[in-house]
Amino acid sequence: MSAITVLLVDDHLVVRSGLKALLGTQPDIAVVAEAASGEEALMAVEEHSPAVVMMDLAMGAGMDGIEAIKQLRRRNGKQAVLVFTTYDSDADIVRAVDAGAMGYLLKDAAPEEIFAAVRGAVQGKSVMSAPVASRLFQQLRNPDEVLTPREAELLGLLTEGLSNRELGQRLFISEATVKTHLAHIYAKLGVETRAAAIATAIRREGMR
Amino acid sequence: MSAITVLLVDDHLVVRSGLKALLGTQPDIAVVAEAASGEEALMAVEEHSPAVVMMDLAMGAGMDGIEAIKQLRRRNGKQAVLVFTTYDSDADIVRAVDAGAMGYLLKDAAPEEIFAAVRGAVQGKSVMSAPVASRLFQQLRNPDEVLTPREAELLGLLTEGLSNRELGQRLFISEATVKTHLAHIYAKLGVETRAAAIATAIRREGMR
DNA sequence: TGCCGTGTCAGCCAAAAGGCTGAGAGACCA
DNA sequence: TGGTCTCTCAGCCTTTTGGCTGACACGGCA
Repeated sequence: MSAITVLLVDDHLVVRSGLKALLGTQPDIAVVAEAASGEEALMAVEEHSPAVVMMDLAMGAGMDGIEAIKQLRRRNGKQAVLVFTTYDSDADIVRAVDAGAMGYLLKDAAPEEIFAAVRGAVQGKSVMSAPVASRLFQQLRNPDEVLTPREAELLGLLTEGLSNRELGQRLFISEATVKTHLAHIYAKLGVETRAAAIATAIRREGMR
Repeated sequence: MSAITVLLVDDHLVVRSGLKALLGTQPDIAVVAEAASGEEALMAVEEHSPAVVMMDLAMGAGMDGIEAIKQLRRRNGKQAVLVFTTYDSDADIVRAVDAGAMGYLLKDAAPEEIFAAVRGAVQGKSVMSAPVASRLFQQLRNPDEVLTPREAELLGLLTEGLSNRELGQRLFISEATVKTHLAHIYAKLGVETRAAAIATAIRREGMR
């Protein structure tokens, strides 16, 4: 049986290099191409038709990973896309799965985990790192923690550093209402102060 | 002449692996040890006495890179420490240099740049990636806006959503001192509230 | 029809944050 | 030696934020 062909997509050379070295130890896995951006990735897929694409989400300039995955799906590619990234933000996970990713690995994953993910991907199995799975699970169990549209809107403005008064003016509501929304947001995010809410929103929810 | 001995410190196995593969192509550079945390790094230095330590700043759990560098300096180690990280945040750069780092490389640096940095480090030369240098240059022109190491440290904790009291406890200083630092930070960042400072820090300063 | 989620608002109180002034200790440097 | 920078701390006052309770309107849905 021939080896599983893999395309690596990451804007950091060291990461590609490391992944290549790791995967190279497995006889049934062969890295056939590398790309440093979403655009390059699309071209590389055309040229090499890899069975698996390992894709970082944050790519310095140009097309990001999510967009690249969408483009691949749009072209009816048969590649299984594995997200391989540093952060497990809720927003990123949802967006990646939505775009058509087969799995979601974190960069601190153990080698065995990575190998298993590649092998699983070609068989149509979804594999994800434990922290990622736990986040998804968490969301399924606690739909109460989902922000309403209005709350999300307010949280977005919050991350710009506005005061309650400014938030009220911007949204044409009273300061009292702003406070009510904030209290709900804090509860859902599991924080107690606006500072923590902002930190959580920008980091975990991917609002930047 | 014997090869330059290097210790790699990064919590991501792929990054260590990639760096090792890259450096392995150079006959005059030898990776003699690896560590996945600040604590491990200190032990590895004891054991292997490398000439150069390549250190990531953000290490999942435990001691972070800055603290590890400080500890190394405190022990009178002769290792040249090169920071090798993803982000070029002003605060991190200031703190790393202050802690005693010899150079500051970004993970998307070209291989030649990395090799040159390692070779330069053992000769006492400072090497840094272009974006990093440009930031420092920018700061030299506006010295009034440069955060002091202590301020940068405080700002880092601020972005985690801590209250003034918690900041004081964490840094072993009074709440009054925390407020003084914050006032200075706000002035330097050009903001008026803690919320705006966090937003600015995470977005502009790349702190996450 | 009545319940529920969402969005709106008020008042009251305690806690936290921010603005201001002043000041001492230690390091560094001209 | 004197000036400057950094870090430390205090007190006082105002503003902002957060916690709590209660309330009303609207739309969807059982």
